Amino acid sequence: MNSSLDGFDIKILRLLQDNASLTNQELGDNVGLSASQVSRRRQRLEQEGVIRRYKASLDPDRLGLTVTAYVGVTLGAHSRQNAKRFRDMVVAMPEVQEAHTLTGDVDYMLKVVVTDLKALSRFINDELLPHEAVQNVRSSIAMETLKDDNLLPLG
Amino acid sequence: MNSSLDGFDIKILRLLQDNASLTNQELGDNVGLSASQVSRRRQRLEQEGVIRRYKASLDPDRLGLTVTAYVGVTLGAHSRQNAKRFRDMVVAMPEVQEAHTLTGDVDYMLKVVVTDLKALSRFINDELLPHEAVQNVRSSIAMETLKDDNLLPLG
DNA sequence: TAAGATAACGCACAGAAAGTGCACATAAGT
DNA sequence: ACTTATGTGCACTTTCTGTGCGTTATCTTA
Repeated sequence: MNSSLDGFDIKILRLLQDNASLTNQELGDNVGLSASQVSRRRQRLEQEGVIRRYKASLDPDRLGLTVTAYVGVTLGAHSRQNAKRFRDMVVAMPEVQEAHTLTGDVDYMLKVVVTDLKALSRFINDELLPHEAVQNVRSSIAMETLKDDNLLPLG
Repeated sequence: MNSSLDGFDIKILRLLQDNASLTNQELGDNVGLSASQVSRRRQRLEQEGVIRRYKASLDPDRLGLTVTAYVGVTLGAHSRQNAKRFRDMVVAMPEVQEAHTLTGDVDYMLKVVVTDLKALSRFINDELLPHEAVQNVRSSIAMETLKDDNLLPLG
């Protein structure tokens, strides 16, 4: 059923998450397989959900998005309703690229991308803090991005 | 030269970063343009660097990568050599998906993905802490991922 | 080990998508 | 109003994808 991945699959995945523009022929040349076989393996990987989707990776700077920040949020009363509503709100916010619940004293970690510091300030003060569930917000601004590729370690 | 983006471009980018499998025809239908025009606009956006690449987005769980953590690193002596070497090391580490320098007391923020807690412990204790530049490491484990799509807010 | 079954493979072909030349339209500048 | 730039759709060529099919390899069981 959910057959585990062999070496070919791993190699194909590694290449594809780095560059999904590669043709099946190019992938095949790299891993030692024919284009048709690569096609079949890709179909299988997509159907099994190993490959979730294909995305275009855009350059934030060229889109005027100059500020990335990590925002830690601590909720006050840990009532279920409030937490649920907070999560729904956060997930729906376009500025939020990533959102996780954490272990430890901080409840949520958000990765936020906005046009400038003013927008970050507005985001925190006008959108986050007014929510009744939020007790405390601590943000850290990313000065320099060293790596942002979000490639998973395979093999 | 670097012509700014019009409404068509924005719409195309928005669709593509969410689903790069859409054909030019489908994109055109969505934004009200012919396939050939979408093709030309995409070429331009790729050449200008607005679109950096296309990537396959994989499911970490199905690859046995169950633990995501945010790791804050504080360096000791702020010597340039050490900082440079630390950065090079971090960028080369496959477990590190994202790496930023921060404002404030913590110098670096890393997003790390590994197979399990044991691997996280090993990563921190055997790879990060032994580096001579590192003074302190504080990690926070992501329990639940609410959002992880890394889509930029456009328009 | 031999025989049959199952899975994986490459090749060839058909359908689909991408990208370019070209003629027309629309907007901008002189 | 005329000229130039840029943008557009259509038609066509090239490239890519995906499937049918016969063959090879691997696994199972007697």
